[in-house]
Amino acid sequence: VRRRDVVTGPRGRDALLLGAHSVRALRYGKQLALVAADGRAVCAHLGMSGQLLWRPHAAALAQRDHVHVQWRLEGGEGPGRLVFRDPRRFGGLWAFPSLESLQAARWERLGPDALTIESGALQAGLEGSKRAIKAALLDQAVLAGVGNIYADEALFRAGVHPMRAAASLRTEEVEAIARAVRTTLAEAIEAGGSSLRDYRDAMGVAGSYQGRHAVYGRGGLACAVCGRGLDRGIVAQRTTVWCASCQPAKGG
DNA sequence: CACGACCCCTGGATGC
DNA sequence: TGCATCCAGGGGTCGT
Repeated sequence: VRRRDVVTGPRGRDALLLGAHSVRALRYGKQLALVAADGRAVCAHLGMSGQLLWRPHAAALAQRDHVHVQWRLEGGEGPGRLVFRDPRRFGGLWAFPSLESLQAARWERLGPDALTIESGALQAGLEGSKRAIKAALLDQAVLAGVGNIYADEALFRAGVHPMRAAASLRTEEVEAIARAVRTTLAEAIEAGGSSLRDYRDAMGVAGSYQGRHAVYGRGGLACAVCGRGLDRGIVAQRTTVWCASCQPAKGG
């Protein structure tokens, strides 16, 4: 551990899975859990610029390059290091004695997972909410796993304007959003994710879905469906791009 | 209670 | 070339 402040939880020698003989990984929303066979668990969140990288032993990263935590590993992939680096430090690691305590502390208040979201569950999360549908989609307590890129992409695919009030959406529109979230994320994962700058998979490979974004990052450019210039604004303090004709403000 | 504003941090792009 | 400014994938906290 190079930077203690990126790690939350017990400070003991065995807190971060030291000495574990096997580790499995699971995910909920944007968060990862590494769970040792003896029960110890570490939660990881990459934030905006975080990376979890596998480095073969010979190619250890330079000391300074925002590498905050490294695990030396032996076995399956051969000797090497699992590295957590995060220039902006919006991400982090959280250590727990068990998966159950990790889930209770960090996952219990999250909404349903976005990869498998069903319209009924989404509808329930939107009930009575006057805020913009995009703000609701970004709220991890409503839906776990969607961020600024995929909120815009899914709303475009669903044909729903990002500023529509969440509770004002018709059943068919909520169904369309749930479907759009699932298919957009499935396609993005298939493409290895969106690498705008920092994101890499564990082997250091960039994703390619950024090349297929319909609206994110394309404000002012032509809508690929109708040709109209894409609008750009701020919703929930985040840059938001939409097509005013494919995503009508009044709902259609 | 639900929501928006603000803040955390580094670095790349842009403009002067 | 150098400096200032703006912006970025997230989310916790605080005030309204």
